[in-house]
Amino acid sequence: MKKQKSSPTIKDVAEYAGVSIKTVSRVINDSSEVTETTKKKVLDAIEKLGYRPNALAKSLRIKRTYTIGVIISDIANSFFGNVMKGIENVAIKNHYNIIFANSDENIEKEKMYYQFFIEKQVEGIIIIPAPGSQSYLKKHAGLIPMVFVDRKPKDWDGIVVKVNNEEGAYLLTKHLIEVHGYRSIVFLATELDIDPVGERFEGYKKAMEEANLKVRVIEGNRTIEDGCKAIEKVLFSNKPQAIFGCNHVMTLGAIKATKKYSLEVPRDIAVVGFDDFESGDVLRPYLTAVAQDPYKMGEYAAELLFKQITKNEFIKEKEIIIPVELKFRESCGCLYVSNKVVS
Amino acid sequence: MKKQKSSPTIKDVAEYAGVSIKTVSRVINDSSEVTETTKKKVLDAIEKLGYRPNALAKSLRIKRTYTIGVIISDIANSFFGNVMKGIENVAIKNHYNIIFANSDENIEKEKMYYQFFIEKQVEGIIIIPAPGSQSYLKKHAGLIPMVFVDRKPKDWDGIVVKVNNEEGAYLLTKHLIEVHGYRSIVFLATELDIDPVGERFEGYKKAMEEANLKVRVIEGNRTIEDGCKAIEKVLFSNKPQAIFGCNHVMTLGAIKATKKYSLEVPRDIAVVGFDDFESGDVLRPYLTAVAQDPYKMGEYAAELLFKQITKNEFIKEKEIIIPVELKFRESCGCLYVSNKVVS
DNA sequence: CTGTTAGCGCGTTCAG
DNA sequence: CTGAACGCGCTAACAG
Repeated sequence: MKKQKSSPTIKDVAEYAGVSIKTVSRVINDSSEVTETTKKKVLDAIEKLGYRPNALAKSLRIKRTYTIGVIISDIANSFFGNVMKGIENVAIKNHYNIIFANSDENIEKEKMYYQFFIEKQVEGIIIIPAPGSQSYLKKHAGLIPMVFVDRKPKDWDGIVVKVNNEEGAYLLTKHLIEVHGYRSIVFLATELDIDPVGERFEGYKKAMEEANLKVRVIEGNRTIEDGCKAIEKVLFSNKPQAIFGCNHVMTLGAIKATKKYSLEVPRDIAVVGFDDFESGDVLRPYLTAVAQDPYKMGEYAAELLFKQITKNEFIKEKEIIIPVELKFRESCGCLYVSNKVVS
Repeated sequence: MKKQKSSPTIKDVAEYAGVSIKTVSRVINDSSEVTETTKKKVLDAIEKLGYRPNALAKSLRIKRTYTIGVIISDIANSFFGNVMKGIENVAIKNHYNIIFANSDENIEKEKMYYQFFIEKQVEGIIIIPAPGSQSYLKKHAGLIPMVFVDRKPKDWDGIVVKVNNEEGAYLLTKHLIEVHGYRSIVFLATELDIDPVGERFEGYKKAMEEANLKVRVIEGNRTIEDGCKAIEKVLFSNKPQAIFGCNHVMTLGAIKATKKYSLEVPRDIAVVGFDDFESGDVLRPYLTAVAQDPYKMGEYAAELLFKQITKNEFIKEKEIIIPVELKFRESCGCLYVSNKVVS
């Protein structure tokens, strides 16, 4: 008969050390008020038995899990990977662990994970909301601290850490119009009902309308290939002078389309976008873009969450805006030489 | 006096519905063997009270947490983001949640998270090992199913899902030598004691030595800027004909260095590397690289883990090799036109 | 088909 | 300074 090898409990340690359970508990947690000799005995027993406290039992008892839940809309996207890294950094500083979820931009998956997280007794939740309605949150309103990142939830009034999408897009579009004199500019969107995409469109639209120019949007869906296909169509019938990609994937899609038909950026057509990325400053054309700082966004969001969890603080501001930075490089038509030592 | 608003328990539900605790438990779990009417009463009570089962208490009782732990070495790296996505995909299919950790390539952090995971009673662990020794695992040897990804752990004999780094680097180096006739090729490494980097170096070395060429390595550390600085130094004193970047960051660093001194890739110098990335096929120079499939690696690793967890299967193979794919584009000197419709 | 009772491993009164 | 007993919320015998 094979005896089930189960891990030693605090009781085993107590027996082995010849002390009571409480004493062991003290050594592990308080570490004070215990004689040095008995403390040593207990530590030896723990070592010998390979004892590890059971966090489940402890959490059940003290009603704290030291765990937060994080729902990311797409972890393969390096933008969100950086958000995650920022969150992790402040979580571990607060001695908290993270239960992770990838919603895949699917609201049903997000909802399911939210339920799991509640059942697992997380002490706070950070969400990058998927498109759709977050009204499922109403059921347990105010039950648990939450912070949203990058996008404002829909049908739910929550704290959100984001950038000024409208302003960023407005300024970059204005640059295209005023500095380079472009008059036909296409906005390449993914889905306009994703919060930041819509806001970026609004910024683009505002700049266009102020200059009495015609607004043109194309929805390009999610992948580089999708964006490429969407742009191909406008390259012949009514070729614009510039394309504004709503995120880095769409921007790359647009550039890919120009390459496909041997158009050169920015000579034949300009391409700019939201989101900077690591090769934007290295490969050609050097990308003109609105740069965000996702790592900082993650950190900030986590800090707001822990203010609620550990200090029980009430957060008045509902929207925290992290500044963007405009990177003027060559894909808009500017002259860019900062990479070079000699010209 | 503020009454602590704690969530309702199964007992509250039972009382509200006028049945016993066990009946409620049955409705939640078995869902069988219960009269329709009482079932309805219980469901109503659950709805009314906003009851959510406490997974902690359940786990403590049944000794299963339906949770695995994942330690990623750097989640901001999109390669590992894709690994993570693959893991998540099969985890949720098995109805498992993930506790996430980012080790930041720091072995001490990895070790600390491993301890946390054990205390939180995870049923399995996936690790992308940080450089250093994984000997800390010996303490609780065989306690829990584990799978490693991308890199073999050190001082520990574990199952690892990886690619054939040596062969990939060997074939690409051979291509450089035989097709393009380059004779001076520099290998730009991060840290040679990171398992795959060392293996890639071996592949490069083998190809060089077979052709009686001189092996040259530079260690470039972690960022694009680091790689750039490291390459700058060899651009004047003894300029090589080609550079082999050990990963996509070093490859970009090398290209950045060439740009800085107005060298054109591949006309003045060729640059190739390990790891393909999303803009490698879109921006110039189109990158020649050894492409891995990180998503698949994550999926595979998770599948191996769940074979151990849910089917108690013993995994004989210690090394699972996912095939790589060589992408011959233009940065090596090849003619690349696949992107274009007309030439 | 349903109710009672005893733990899961730990922290914490309340005595000693 | 230490030990026994209880309970966190839930499931699993074992009865009824």
